Amino acid sequence: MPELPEVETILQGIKPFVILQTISNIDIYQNKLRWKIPSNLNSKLKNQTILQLSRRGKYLLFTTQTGTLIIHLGMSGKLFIKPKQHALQKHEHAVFTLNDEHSLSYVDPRRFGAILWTENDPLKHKLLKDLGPEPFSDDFNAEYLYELSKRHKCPIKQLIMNSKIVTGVGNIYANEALFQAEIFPGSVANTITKKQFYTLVEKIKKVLKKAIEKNGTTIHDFATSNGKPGDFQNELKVYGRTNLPCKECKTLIKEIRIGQRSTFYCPKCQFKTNDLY
DNA sequence: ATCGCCTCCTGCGCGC
DNA sequence: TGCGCGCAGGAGGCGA
Repeated sequence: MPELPEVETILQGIKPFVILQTISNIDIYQNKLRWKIPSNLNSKLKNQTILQLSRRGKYLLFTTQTGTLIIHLGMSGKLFIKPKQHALQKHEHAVFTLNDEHSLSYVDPRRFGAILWTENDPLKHKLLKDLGPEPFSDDFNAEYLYELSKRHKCPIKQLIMNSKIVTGVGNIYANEALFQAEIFPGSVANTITKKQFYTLVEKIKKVLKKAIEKNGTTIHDFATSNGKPGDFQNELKVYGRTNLPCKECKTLIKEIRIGQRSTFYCPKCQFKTNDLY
């Protein structure tokens, strides 16, 4: 479900409710997620105060005195604040009781997400240590991407969706950024020019920023932590628009598969010069 | 080191 | 209306 803008939207939404709250209890109803929820999570996390809430890529980090709770939402995960004693909903796998008023609830139908605990530096955790730069950081720039692209023969779309290269760019925003940069998604990474990378990096930052402003994209059922849907789906230029006219040139949007993921492009705007297909 | 495919899971929409 | 199929916002892990 969530890409970086959706995760960021959730982070901002729950932050005021979790910061400096002490977790009085953790109820696990299903521990089989992508990885098993650690069986000692309750004993480790109980009575810990959440000092800080941050994000690394699509991983949410809840910092306490003794360690860090790491949450990833996978494809279908949701995290929201609900009134305590609220009835359990379907696929609600974990509930963190915050205080007399609220609890933090983790819902994830497909269970591709993860709830983990570490007592070391979370950034050195196995799953986080090799992540590429944050897309908004100065480390993510055209020169960096251009240098890396020299040793990659994958399609450019797969390059920017690779979290070891840059974190947080998922399928929706990869499609959208490539459209805005007028680059065909199937173009071999090492054939993209430095000039194109300048445009692409700028568009990635731009599209992610705009999506955060709009509280993310709601395609099926993504909801922000207050239950409201995001608003970016109205801005989508190519994603999910197969056979609909391009918003720029009226040419019909095409759909192909790249790396097992649906890929949308305008055959005219994203002019094919160095294409795989 | 990189790539390409598979996998984990449930739900939904489509075509027959 | 029911069924089977393929696809869905992710990404680690494997063998080649």
